[in-house]
Amino acid sequence: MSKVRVRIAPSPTGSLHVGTARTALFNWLFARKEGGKFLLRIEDTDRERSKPEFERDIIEGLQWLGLDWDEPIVYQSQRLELYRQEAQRLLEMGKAYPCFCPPEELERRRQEMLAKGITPKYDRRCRRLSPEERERLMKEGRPFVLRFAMPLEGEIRFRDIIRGEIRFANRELDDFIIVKSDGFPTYNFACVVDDHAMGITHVIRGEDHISNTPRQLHLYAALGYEPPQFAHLPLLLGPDRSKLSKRHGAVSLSEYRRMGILPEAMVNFLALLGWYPRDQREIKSREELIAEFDLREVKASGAIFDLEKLLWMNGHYIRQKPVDELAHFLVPYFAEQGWLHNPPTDEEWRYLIQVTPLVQERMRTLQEAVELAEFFYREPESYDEKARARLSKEGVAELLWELSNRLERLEGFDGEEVERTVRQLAAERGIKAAEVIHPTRAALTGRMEGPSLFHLMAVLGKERCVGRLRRAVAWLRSGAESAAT
RNA sequence: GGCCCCGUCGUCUAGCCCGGUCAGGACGCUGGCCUCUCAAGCCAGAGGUCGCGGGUUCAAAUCCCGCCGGGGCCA
Repeated sequence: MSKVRVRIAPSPTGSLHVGTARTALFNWLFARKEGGKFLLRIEDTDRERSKPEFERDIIEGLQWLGLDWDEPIVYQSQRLELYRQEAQRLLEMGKAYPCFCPPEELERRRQEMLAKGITPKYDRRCRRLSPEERERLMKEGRPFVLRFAMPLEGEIRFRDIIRGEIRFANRELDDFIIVKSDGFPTYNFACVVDDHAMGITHVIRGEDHISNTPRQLHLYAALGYEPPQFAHLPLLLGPDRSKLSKRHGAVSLSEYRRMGILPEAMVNFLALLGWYPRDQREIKSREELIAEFDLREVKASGAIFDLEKLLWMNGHYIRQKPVDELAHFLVPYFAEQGWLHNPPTDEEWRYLIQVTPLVQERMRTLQEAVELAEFFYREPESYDEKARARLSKEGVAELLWELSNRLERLEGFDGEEVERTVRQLAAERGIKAAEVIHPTRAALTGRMEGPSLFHLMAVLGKERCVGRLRRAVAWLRSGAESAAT
């Protein structure tokens, strides 16, 4: 029985793209579903562009999503000898040949073909070199690349798990380079050698690789490898339906992580980009996703990355969180504002655990909690437009002044007691409770919307409430009423 | 330009293989309920010539042909 082995093979030339994360997720889901292995290979053969910080970002991103790999990470930069051997084999079999054409010369010929209106392709002139000429040029020490000797006729076809049969005429494929002049393998070549060496059974990757597949298939055949199965995932698109890229906004997984997207929300959301559960229930745990995922059900058309839906889903998972767990997640965000230490002191933690439930049902990202909770940590520096308008109404200053006095005299300061005080004041004045509640909220938070007033007052405590009310009164009496209207 | 892939509400999609439920669900949007506001939650609603044209058929989103549009890769 052949056990499934899949892999994700990112290049550390940039931070982990959400598209790559989605590809990783589908590979991982498939492996877990089939009881196979999920592997990680770092394609770091591009010396200049590969950076350790990108590698770290990729590894951390995958770990954050919970996409664990089953064997040690494979680094292409450590397998140069293997590529060299396999290239040598192809050379000896006559399935690859050295090409001495200088890059400038190639470019010149390309321009020429372009000018003539023909598809630019390598003219294979070095393929026709006699053994003696090759020998001579080698001896001269002329730099060369290794090219694959593509069959001149026929066609290559393969069965894509998602798209069905795909075929390419060999004459459309040219003698692509497999080893660069510096001795480094090209993407297609290293990829095939590694996938074979790693025993990869299913190559699940982005649709943008479809045109690489016929070349790779020829390589498999030439090297005598058994080819894997292929599944080309639909691309992740921006709002304009072009491939999702930087100009569309955030594309790095780490950016979403920083704005406070939860990993379970990201996993759930990403899983729904190109695949859909049979029962049409979209909220799925990791275990459910594994159990229900089926590669054959993946759609073939591209999917726009809809941030609004991600935010909704994230909000859903946030509301699902136990308060103390969510509070833990908020610590770094609040610490960044200087509101508490990281880790928080006991007192800070007790306060945080009271604040958290009051922002929980309103936040869609962890970052949003900062704005929502600000008034719990800082006295509002100003009142927003609506709050100012509400405060400036007739009699508000006197009303708030009276409320502050009554609150000050309170023994305790829990939600019920505060509520009783507010409602009683309203009753005595013959006005609706809302007539007291709204300006009070404005004075305490600087806004007209937010958590239940009595709850937030209980959390703020007597001192802060009384102080803020009185400062609002002072502000009103100093002539703000006329200034505001 | 060449090759390849794709095309169902604004978006993610179910249905297409095995023609025949008012083309279903979700996000978003609108309204209502709840209510001290916002949010959440619950309920309701609007939104789709199934890319277009033709053919097959009693019947086509679904099968066949052509076209158009979008995208990807190579340049």
